[in-house]
Amino acid sequence: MKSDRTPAGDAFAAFAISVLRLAGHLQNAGDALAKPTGQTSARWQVLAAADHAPMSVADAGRALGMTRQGVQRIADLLEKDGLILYADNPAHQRAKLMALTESGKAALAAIQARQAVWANALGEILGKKEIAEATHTVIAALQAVEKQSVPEG
Amino acid sequence: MKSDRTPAGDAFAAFAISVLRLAGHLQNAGDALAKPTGQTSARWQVLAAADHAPMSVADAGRALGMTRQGVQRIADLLEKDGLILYADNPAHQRAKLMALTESGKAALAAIQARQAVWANALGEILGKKEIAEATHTVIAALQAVEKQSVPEG
DNA sequence: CGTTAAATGACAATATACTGTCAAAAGAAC
DNA sequence: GTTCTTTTGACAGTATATTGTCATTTAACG
Repeated sequence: MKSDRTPAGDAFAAFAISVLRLAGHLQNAGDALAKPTGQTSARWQVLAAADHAPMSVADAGRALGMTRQGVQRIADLLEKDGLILYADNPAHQRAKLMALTESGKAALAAIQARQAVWANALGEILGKKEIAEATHTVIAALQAVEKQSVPEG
Repeated sequence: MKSDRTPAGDAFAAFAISVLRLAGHLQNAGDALAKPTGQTSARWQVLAAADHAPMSVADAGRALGMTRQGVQRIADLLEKDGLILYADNPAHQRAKLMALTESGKAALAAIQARQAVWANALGEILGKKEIAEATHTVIAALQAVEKQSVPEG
């Protein structure tokens, strides 16, 4: 059976497929950027969140779109490796605040330096203007997909 | 430490983040589209690949960018549910060809019909022209990321 | 042919992620 | 202040994905 998609629907379907494929490659690239420091994309994300501001595990989960449990698992690994520590939270007895250690800051800086080289090269290739326009559409799609509920079964 | 990114590098970094976020939402939407049929995005992908042309598990893995083991696991589930069957392969004794059963074709058609409604609505909202332009950049990024090796550790 | 290399499916082990549940702690309502 | 709801971290169970290994089969080479 053929699907009865409109031209715009066809265009969006092709767009979605290409976005999913690109995301896979970006994920791999992120892991590769983090790997020399012994980290992964997920650990890098948590490090960056904790560096931006000390926050609880649950806070980071919300900020990163991850489950609390997933962030907790990553954070425990980071603590074991001495990259973060759990600082007392004056506003909450149980919800300790994640904070980067010097070692954690160094690891994050090393990853970010490598990411800068990588992003600069790709930005040069693709062109700032085209990237900005595509980003605009991607964000519009993000908001539309969030709003648009899937047709009921 | 601040990263020393160029304006184009900044633009690409923001682009990458938005693409990753959109991909997460698209993945969820795909699961939601497939769920009423008792399927998932991964099972839908394998069904669609087998519908496009009878192929072995390893072929589907390559086509979908999945590991053969992952596809094998999904395919075994699909066979158990009667959506596909393993047909003899005249060119290879062990590598059976996946083929959709009538039940599998019906499930795929149901998912595709729901996907069409969803894609048409989003295509309408975002506009065919903008989607096409963004897709062009996404594909260019795809090729660039594939070529661009990550800076060595 | 005969030998070697590559591909394939099966299987196991591990890593990762998500869901659900629970008790402790904090906040809200009254 | 007391009660009820929400949040948070911990834990278990399950599902999924990846990696590695193995025997069998196919293809490539001479």
